[in-house]
Amino acid sequence: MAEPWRLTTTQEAAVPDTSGPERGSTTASQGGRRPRGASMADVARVAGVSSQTVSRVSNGFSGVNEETRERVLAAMKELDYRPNSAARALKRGKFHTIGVITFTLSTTGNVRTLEGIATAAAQAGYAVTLLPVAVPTQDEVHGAFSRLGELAVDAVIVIMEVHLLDSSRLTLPPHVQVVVVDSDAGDRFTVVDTDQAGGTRDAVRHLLGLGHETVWHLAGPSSSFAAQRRADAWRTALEEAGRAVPPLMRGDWSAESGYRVGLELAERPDCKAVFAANDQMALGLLRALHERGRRVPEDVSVIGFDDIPESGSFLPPLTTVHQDFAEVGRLCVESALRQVRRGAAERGTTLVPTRLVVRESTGPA
Amino acid sequence: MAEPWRLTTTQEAAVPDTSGPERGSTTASQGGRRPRGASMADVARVAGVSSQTVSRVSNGFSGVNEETRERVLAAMKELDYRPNSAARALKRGKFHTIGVITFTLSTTGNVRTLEGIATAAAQAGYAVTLLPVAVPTQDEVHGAFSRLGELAVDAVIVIMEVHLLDSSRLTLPPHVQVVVVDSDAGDRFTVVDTDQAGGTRDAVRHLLGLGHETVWHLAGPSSSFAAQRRADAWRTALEEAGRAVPPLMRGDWSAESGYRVGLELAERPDCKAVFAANDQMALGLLRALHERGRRVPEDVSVIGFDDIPESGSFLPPLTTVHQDFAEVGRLCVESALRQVRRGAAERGTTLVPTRLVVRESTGPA
DNA sequence: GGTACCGATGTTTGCGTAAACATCTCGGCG
DNA sequence: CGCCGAGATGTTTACGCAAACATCGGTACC
Repeated sequence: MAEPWRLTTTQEAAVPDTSGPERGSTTASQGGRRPRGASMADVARVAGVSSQTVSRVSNGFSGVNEETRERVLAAMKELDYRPNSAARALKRGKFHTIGVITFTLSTTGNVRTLEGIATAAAQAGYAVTLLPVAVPTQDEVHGAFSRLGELAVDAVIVIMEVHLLDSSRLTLPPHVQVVVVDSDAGDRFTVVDTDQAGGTRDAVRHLLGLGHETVWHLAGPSSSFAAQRRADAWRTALEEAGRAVPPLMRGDWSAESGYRVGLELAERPDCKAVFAANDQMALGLLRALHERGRRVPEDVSVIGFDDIPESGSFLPPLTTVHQDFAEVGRLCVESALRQVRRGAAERGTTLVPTRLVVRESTGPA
Repeated sequence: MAEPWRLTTTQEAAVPDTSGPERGSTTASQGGRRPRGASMADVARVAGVSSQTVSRVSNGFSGVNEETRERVLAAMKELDYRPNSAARALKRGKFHTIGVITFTLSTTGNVRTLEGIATAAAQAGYAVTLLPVAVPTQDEVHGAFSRLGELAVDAVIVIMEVHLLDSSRLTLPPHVQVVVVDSDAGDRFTVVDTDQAGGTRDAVRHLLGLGHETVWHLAGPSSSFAAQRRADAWRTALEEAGRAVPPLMRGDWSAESGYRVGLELAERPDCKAVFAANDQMALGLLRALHERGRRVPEDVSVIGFDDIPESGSFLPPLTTVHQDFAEVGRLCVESALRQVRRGAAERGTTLVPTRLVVRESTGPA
């Protein structure tokens, strides 16, 4: 670390303050005027051109003499000019920002999707604004949507089951485009989601292929569309294979709930294979089975969903269904931006495939 | 769910569509003008008042006749008026938005801090904009800071070690306030952080109190300030207690790295107590110890840091140091907004205390 | 030699809002 | 009875930027 600290603010660093009282011209009116940064007009004055030329340079317009351009660039640098995004947005009618609405950042899926969205948006030169909804009540959600119109966003990506909005009459602000994750509203909006059904089918078939009679399911909360889809697909896969469908067990995504349900499952000698709807619940399940002396995978096979980074370090390492959250995020942004560009909404559902990751928590019957 | 789906866009829902095919004027997509939402002037016209009066109502100003106010409110509702945040920001010189810069959302700490920030910001009526930096290179970080000036933020919260910025000369845009997490730059910025040293001391003392001779440390990457602080505090605590300081083992925060290091530690019969710098690495460590037949806590005691939700479901449930991320986020926002209000930067460090959570992974020597 | 054209630049205008200032209407009071 | 003040409302202006349009000197071409 040779260099000393250099992070400085403009006021301290930039302008040599050549003029004395002349700055007063800018300081026009009365009292302490908010000292904003340099504007295009300031740059234009310094460079000896019109502000329009500054604009052209700022936006990389062709048709500016090379010499002039350099004079402008120099002036910009000297004044540490930064385009005012509010003025830009006002003029252009676009904010270059995408909003994301979600209940919580405590589930892996939401966070990883958000990360994917943020990355994709950044690459497209868009910013991402977070619109958290504290409690998943309709009032809260409704509030978030109402505020939407005042927010500086061109599009919104909703990471949650939209049926929570059902009974409120919402009017979306004009020209805010919508993309939804974790929902079945493909006939009304653009929906991007993981192929829940496909992943579930792979999981169930994997277990059946190992010779298990049937597969139990540790489901997520009924409020989650993803949980519902996985449960449905589990049932379907079993029925298609002509197997008995054990009673559905429900958790709430948390490891703790997986543990509680796991204690029950451990008591059932006929429970030899379990498909947990996410890795956290699988973790709790593993603990319960361990405590009750049921070995995994010798006595019971366990498979999860998500493939969180830690799942390879569970005891034993967890077989699970990998979700490509980055891809989901990327597709969300792509679709949102396409809608913004066209100024028209789209509908339809895009599914991102999953991949089965076989580790050590599943074995032959 | 009695009601059918009602989420509609304004265009579809609001206006009774008096005109016939003439609506085509609005539908003129690329060729026509951008059909923005209703403006204050539109509301004013409908309500039969001046736009200034609309502004007064919109901002909850007193001094508007009750009757007039209601006429205006009715007009707003009829036109589905939403204040234009760009125009507001331009006029007021404030965006009512806080930016958050961070490398990744794949570590618990960053995510939970972000969540705390988002929640606190929402309560204060501020939006949160995410400014992800793909790779933690100085160029990338520098780029993020440069773009900052063009972004619509009043303040920035940086969740990362600022020494990564050292050798680049950064000029922050004027009037963008800064708060830093995970750094020691308290003499230059406002810093909010977990009391790493205190938490570490508690962890080490807990193990020593159980009768262990000394405590090994599975540290995080040297690029992390938090990891550095925890390692330093670990060493100090041991020295203060007059114990031998075992060689430092380094991971990269991941469970996988904890597993790798764990395999080494398992070979050392003198390793009876380990302080892992986060819960994920502790998880990998537990797996390695289990594989090598070393029982926890009978043969080896393990303690983590963070208290992620899953840690209570590890095998065995993990003793760990709880961090109050929500509080860190809250304090960040509070400080950032105070700086924005005053229009002046502050400096100094605020530490948020930790809490030792004793579960089953630690036991007497 | 005139004119059509082109590239480089300047001027005007308006995006939607809200501060500052102007006006207008009362009721009370000397 | 006219003036004052206070509350209610209207008018002007500027925030910073960028389309749209205007200008201006030169160049190619008939």
